Amino acid sequence: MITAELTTPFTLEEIGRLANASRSTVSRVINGQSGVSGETRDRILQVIAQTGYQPNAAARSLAARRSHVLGLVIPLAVHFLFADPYFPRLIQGISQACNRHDYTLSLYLFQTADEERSIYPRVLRTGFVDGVILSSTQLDDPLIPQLVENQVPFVVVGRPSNAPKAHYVDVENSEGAFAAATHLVRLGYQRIATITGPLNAVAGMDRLEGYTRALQERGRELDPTLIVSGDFTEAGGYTAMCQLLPHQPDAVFAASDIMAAGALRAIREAGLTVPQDMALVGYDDMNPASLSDLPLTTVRQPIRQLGMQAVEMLIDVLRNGLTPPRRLILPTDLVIRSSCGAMQ
Amino acid sequence: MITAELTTPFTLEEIGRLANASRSTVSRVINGQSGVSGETRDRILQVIAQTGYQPNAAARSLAARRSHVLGLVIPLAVHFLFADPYFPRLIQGISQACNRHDYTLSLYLFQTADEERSIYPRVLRTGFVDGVILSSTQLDDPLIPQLVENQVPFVVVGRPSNAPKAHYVDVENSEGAFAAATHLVRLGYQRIATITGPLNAVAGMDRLEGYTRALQERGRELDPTLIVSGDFTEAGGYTAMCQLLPHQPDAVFAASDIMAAGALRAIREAGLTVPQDMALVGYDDMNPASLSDLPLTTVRQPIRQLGMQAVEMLIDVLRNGLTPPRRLILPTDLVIRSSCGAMQ
DNA sequence: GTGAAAGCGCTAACAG
DNA sequence: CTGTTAGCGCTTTCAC
Repeated sequence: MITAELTTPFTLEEIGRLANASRSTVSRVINGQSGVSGETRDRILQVIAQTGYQPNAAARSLAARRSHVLGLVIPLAVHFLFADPYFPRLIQGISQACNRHDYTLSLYLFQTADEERSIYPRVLRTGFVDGVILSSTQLDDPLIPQLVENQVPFVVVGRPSNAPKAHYVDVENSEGAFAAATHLVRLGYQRIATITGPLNAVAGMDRLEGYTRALQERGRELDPTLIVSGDFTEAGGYTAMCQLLPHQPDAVFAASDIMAAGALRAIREAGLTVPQDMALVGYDDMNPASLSDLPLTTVRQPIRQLGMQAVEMLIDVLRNGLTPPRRLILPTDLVIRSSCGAMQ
Repeated sequence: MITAELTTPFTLEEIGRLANASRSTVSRVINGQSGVSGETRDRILQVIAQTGYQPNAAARSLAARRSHVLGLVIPLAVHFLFADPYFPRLIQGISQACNRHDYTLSLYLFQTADEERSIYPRVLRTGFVDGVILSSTQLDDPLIPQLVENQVPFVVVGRPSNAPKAHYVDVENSEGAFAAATHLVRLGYQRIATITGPLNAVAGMDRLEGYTRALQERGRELDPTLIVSGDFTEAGGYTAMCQLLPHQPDAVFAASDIMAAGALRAIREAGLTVPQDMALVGYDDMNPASLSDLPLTTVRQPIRQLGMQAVEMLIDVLRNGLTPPRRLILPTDLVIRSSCGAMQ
């Protein structure tokens, strides 16, 4: 292995000299362009292999005007959100797809609005990223207009409420909730409650919509006392369930498994048993450890897929232009276990 | 607000022209260097504010030979590891510190050894990152020698077993386990078992060491049948507990809360109750939802702090050079709740 | 205190 | 098919 002086890595020029070719020809080989004779190419590739040469990223970005870096932006990355396994899985999917396509992933977590304001210009205006994946959790995300204004290509994970033309990937939130609630109706439960997600989040709204649609299609009256809003936390699920108990539901659809865990705690404290006294259905199919002794019926979302597809979509946009708007909705699955009482 | 032509952002040169100064002077102002008159500085700052100018990241890196990007490398980022809230918290801490210091974070998750081999040259040799934070989970991590060889400054999260001179941050794994086991001894339990972490991980080894040391210092014989190795998963904790039950322990120290959750499931299936029939202590103080109805005595680790300190340390190395080796061990806390039987 | 000029290492016309 | 050349937008000497 030919080794460069310890402190200075090789440059294109030097590789060229070693391979008896010009800098441009080496560049062509590295970028897989045609128009280089097989012989020359082989010679150059050999030198590259021997030297372990890797082109300088900064110089490359500067000259080519693209960085091969994708940014993942997660606003409001407050602690409790990260207790949920949603983001880890999403990040894994995104990372895997980036690896596959030779993109580097850079991660922007904003915990406060201040942080958001001060960091965002760096994301948008320095040309550091070629494009952005925005995991939007809130309704009317203020970052979307800024991305548009600065002409940064972006894909949203989760349907954005305020940007009809934005590219996005999402799961069938409404359909998943619909399936869950319908399942409870079919099992004969009479007082089916729901603990919703935060209603300032599109996913929260969509899942509530699925629940109400399921009940209405089956001719059930909606009882407002059986609809309590939660916040995707365990504590929120517990509190919500405490509010529901006096109204004597016989089944509960929680819009996330974490909230289902909280609900379960409340149910047990009230001396009731799932599913004998109360059916329970969740949403996410997250870590089974959280409900270690209760096999939870739940709606499974393909979160890693969601992440991978977001990357694929963004790369497509980068290659083929901003129009037309892309959208992709991934299906959800109702996973029936014993907590809904169907297995008895 | 003065606006540049839509497609081309401002350059230093243009800002200079607008502010009646040279490119170099503007550069000095932006980089906070002295030697610019207050008047000129003000004029330039005003133009920058008006234009919303942000320097081009690639050009900057190329000229300055530093990117202001830190890489976070997580090898073996397989699914089950991400079910644990450890990495999300670590990432949050790292991200927060990066935001504070105006560094950009780029994330490298490797799921397979192949991925590792193909992506690593990009991390190391393109000059894309100024330094690397390596979250080493395995004994003798093969990436460490490569980082050394390529002269990439790096900090390891978790004590590296094969690099005595490496900079690292860690928690008092052994001391935490020692405190947990000692607590069980003091409470009078006679047959104290442990479910260890993976013994090819430094943290797993260290926690086992703390357990054995605690028992030995209190004059207890070590019973090999009461030591079963797990893998930091719920399923692993369950299996390990099933192996322990025939040997009738009266207390169990699980080297992670996730494994404690699995152990709890096994204990309950055997018709036993915690803490009446069996004391249980965990490690991590992770998401309480996982053991929703059992307040778990556990060892709390300051994981976010760990991440933040890793960044601080790396920036220190970047600024002040590779020597001397830095190391920082953060304390752990024994959090006593009811699962150990101390509250009765 | 300020400006001119020389790169940083690469890509991408443009010649040949 | 190959090489020459002109930048990409910034930092950093070096003069003044």
